[in-house]
Amino acid sequence: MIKSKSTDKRLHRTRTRLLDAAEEIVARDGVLALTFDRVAEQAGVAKGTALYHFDCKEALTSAMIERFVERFDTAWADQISTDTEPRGRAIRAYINATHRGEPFTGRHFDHVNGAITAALANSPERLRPVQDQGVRHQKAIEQDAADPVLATIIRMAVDGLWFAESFNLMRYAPALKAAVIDRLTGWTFGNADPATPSKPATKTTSNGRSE
Amino acid sequence: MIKSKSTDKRLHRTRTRLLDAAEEIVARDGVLALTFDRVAEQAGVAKGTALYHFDCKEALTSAMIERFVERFDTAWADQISTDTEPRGRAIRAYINATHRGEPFTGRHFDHVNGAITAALANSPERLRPVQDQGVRHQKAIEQDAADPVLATIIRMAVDGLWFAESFNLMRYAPALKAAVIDRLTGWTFGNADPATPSKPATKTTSNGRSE
DNA sequence: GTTATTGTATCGTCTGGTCAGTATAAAAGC
DNA sequence: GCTTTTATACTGACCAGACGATACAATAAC
Repeated sequence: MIKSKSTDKRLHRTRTRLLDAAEEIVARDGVLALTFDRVAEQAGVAKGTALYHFDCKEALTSAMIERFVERFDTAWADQISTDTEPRGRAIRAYINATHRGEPFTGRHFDHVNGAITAALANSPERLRPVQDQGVRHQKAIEQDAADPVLATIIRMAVDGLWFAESFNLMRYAPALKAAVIDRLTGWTFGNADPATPSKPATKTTSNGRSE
Repeated sequence: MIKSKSTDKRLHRTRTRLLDAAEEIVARDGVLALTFDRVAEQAGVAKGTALYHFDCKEALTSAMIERFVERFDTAWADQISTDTEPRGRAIRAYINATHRGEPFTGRHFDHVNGAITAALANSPERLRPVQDQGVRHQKAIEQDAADPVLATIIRMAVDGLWFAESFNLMRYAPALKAAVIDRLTGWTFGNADPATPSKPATKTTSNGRSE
């Protein structure tokens, strides 16, 4: 009758393992390999179990998307809360959440976008939460930025880098990538000249030119 | 033995129609709907014909990718050839090819990324030409830019905007989008201050602030 | 006559989804 | 404290349909 704590925990554990498995499969074998059979196998449970947790495939991809959105929101909020400089805090949080914090840059990097890929292929309508999140963040970014257009450009660059690497469409030299992140971060502090960054956090591939 | 010109033309026409059909299907119904049956139906030919042109599914997606790469290269070269200002020509061509020229912005906008989506889902290895193209363009962009880091940021922003809209992950207000493109374009001419654009090509949602 | 195309029939496999049933642990009865 | 009951997580076999691919005889276009 009443759900016991231990069963509840087991349920949650299995569910998590299924979602992890789904991400892993998409990242490793591509979206077409995302079948209940394989997810179950990867998670070490029976196929029936996978379908017990997720009624249909749409439910699975939907859950993947929800977890993705949650994670990014958490990473973003974490960045906001540890930033003492109010100016450009939102866009800076966006940079850091995407390119510095776990789990978006670490070992799970490849996994993260599995959710988006899965939804993109199986049920594009389920991308809605991602779209809403995008609008939400954009609003925050524009609001606390001194220059909304510049802040938006920063956001787009962050996205572009992330998409390119995440979907394996482009790879940038690590040094260049670091220089880009530094430059973008500098801008959020009001260092307005893109050609001559003043206080890079790391080392910049500086060629202090000007015209 | 010798292939007549007209048969060759017919062959090419059918092939083109098949590729168009494939893109259309991915854009309209999603990658999962990309089957030989449907491609043939959409192209108005028999299924056997589709398989006559493309031995297997991988061959189809591969051909889609090749056409995508070709098109973007052409658009890029077109932009380069009509640009009289040498400074920052490559990155400017990248901006324009992606966000101003056909077929990347017009009626076929949704179709274009069908190729990438299809490859992403069916055979990620076949994305190789796209990766190579990315590296090639990046090299050109860095070479003719006064500030490679800034040029790279511009490229990433262009990518980010394109991906976001193309995959339906984010939608920006048209005015903001125009302002972004203008600002980025201004930078390519050496207008180095991101906060105070001097000569926008179109109208900017100017809030001429500064700090 | 050569090549592109059609149409259909067929194959083996995989897929999402159903279902009847099992295992397990908490709860209730006594 | 022991058994009985109940709720629930989980299983594995199964189905109908769709898929990629093959084969091939007939036809159309050039």
